[in-house]
Amino acid sequence: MSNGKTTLRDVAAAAGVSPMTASNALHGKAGVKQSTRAKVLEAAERLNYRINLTASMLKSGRSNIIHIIVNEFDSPFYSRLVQSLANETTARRLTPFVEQTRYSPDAAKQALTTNPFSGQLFDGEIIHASGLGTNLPLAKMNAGRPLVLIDGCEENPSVDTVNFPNEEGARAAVQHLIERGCRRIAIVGGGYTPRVKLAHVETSYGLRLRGASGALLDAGLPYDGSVTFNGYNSKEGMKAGHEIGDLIIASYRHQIDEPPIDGVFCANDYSAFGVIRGLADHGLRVPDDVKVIGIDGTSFGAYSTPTLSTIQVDLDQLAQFALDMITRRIEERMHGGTTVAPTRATIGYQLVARESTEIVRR
Amino acid sequence: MSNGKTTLRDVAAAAGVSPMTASNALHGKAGVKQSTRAKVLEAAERLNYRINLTASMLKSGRSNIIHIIVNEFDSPFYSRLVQSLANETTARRLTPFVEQTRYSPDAAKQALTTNPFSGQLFDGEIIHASGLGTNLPLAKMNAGRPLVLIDGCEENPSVDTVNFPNEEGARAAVQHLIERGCRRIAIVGGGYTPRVKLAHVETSYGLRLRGASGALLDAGLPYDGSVTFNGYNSKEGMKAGHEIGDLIIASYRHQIDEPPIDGVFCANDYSAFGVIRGLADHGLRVPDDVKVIGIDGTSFGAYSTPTLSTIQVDLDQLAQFALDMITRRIEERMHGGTTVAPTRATIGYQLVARESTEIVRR
DNA sequence: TTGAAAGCGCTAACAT
DNA sequence: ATGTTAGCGCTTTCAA
Repeated sequence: MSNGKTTLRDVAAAAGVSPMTASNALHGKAGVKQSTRAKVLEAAERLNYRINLTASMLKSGRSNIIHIIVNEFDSPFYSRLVQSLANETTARRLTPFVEQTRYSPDAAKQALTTNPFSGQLFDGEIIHASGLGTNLPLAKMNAGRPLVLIDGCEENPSVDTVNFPNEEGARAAVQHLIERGCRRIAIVGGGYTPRVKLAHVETSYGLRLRGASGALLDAGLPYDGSVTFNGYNSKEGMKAGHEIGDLIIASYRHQIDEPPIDGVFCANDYSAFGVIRGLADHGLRVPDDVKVIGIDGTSFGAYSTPTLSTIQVDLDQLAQFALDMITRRIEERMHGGTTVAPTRATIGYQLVARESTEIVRR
Repeated sequence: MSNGKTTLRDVAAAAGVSPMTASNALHGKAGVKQSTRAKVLEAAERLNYRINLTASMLKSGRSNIIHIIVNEFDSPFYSRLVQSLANETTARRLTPFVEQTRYSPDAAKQALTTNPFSGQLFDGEIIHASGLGTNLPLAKMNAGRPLVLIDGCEENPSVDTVNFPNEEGARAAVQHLIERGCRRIAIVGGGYTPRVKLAHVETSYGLRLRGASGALLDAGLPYDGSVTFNGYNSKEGMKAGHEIGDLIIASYRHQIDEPPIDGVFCANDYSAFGVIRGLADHGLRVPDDVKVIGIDGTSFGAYSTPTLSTIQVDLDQLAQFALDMITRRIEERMHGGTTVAPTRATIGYQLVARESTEIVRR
């Protein structure tokens, strides 16, 4: 016991066995007599022994730590994502190590490459970060180490990927607005992209735009630069709400019958709250004057005023898929197995209709 | 280079120096010739060398990792807290390792005691977790390892502690309601505790209650079981909102002049959103019918409808204080210095008045 | 069923 | 300014 810390040696000595036997006993390995194991466990307990993981890792090359990389902690969406991933990681007796890139592609790249923890301390990595779109860099960056990409949106993924139901979800959201009677539907998110350019998009917003615009065109409704607005978070969403509000107020003034906008699809919930706020600043009410739907399904939408209709994505399923993939790769790696081609999965979603898209009798 | 991984040996060999010189060169230690350092760095770059942290930790006993323990990731408050702590940790060239206890005191205890990472892998720990109130266990649990407690609320802290302005903030919030004309103020949080029992409370809510009730009594307003409600999150807050709404509606029916409740102080923002939602379910409007104020200052209050008045606490300052304390303890420990008595600090706050407490002309 | 030897990759301490 | 030695605490391998 050097330096006040009990080592395996101490435990072994106290139990009257070799360090190796003590190690095996503590790890519950087969081939240790019951009585011997009992002695060892007792000694460990008595001496308050705790394994030194650095030593264990150094020798075994495994840490059971999964590196989870996201853009930031403090957003309703990411905090929920991290929660799901961390819970599922823990459930599988692995340890989650969460890191944020703060939306810097450099930081994300660094997290995977120059960061000395990566690949040495971590058994695998799960990443959801912006600016990592393209194919080649990723596979190379991780140099064959177990890696799962969240919402990579690649057509031909080079690594295991779990995608959000971007296109399907956005389509369902817009169809819902149409069913609720909307005829002039705005899209708030990353602005306008013509349909032809959406054919092979590989970004989350691009896919959402494809789904949303598809639903509009299928219903014979307009999709062009006049119905798209910028707004990816609450702050920007509020600005979009102001712009939309300006249009509506102007139409009132000119006594135009058809409202210029009567429904809004927001590329995420966070932005939707901002839009509602922005409309409220102009005295416009949701759903009375304009209906609003988001996508993501952050828990907050159930308690806001009005409560928010949204596309709820199944983040627990996402976490399960991601951990299935990563553990499979880790196993594969341990047993030097054959490398299987990258897998892809898309998680489920559910339309949750709440007050913000209710039909209001006038 | 065994197993495809470049080791320090490889770099040293390639640069034509000893491993020790290579190590010193890579770490920028003094006493290495410029030309030698250059050779080493070039070799490391070329061979794509990355230090093996497990080995380094094992030998040096330092990891530069700070363990951050919180109740959960997915709450507006905790995600913001973690963000601040993680940013500040990174800014000091340390690595944050975030863990959630999911509100289980056992998990918190385990994170500090039986978790093998603790004290072996981590240089220090910062914890904000429920169920860790009492003095003795904590100091013991961490067995002298650097530890900082967030919002421990102890009268005589046994470890370094950074507290929230619980009492002062709650007092300011209630005084604000009074200034805005409220005369029947409800407190939504953890229920009722008589004043005498609040004299030596050591919990966050207890202190908030002391501040709030103090402000009420000082103004000659009632503080008793009839003005306190349970509601610590949005869901419970919504229920409290329903209860308060019931009271108000009943008073309308009985044509009572004085409203039974005209202001609500919520023990956190999250709960405040729920209260507003609950009141809305009864057709009651904020601030028109009831004024509401929260405490914490989560960013969301700026975009909600109505925007939420709150006590904004300075989480960046909290992170600074906490890291000052922990790095001081780590240094102290390295240099075997004298153990200084536990420090305590309370962070600042700011009253942010928004729509939810605006005076409405009828 | 148990133990002895060897070494993971690095760095503190001590030479040179 | 550079190199040598030793060993952190554990586990893999092989022998008993």
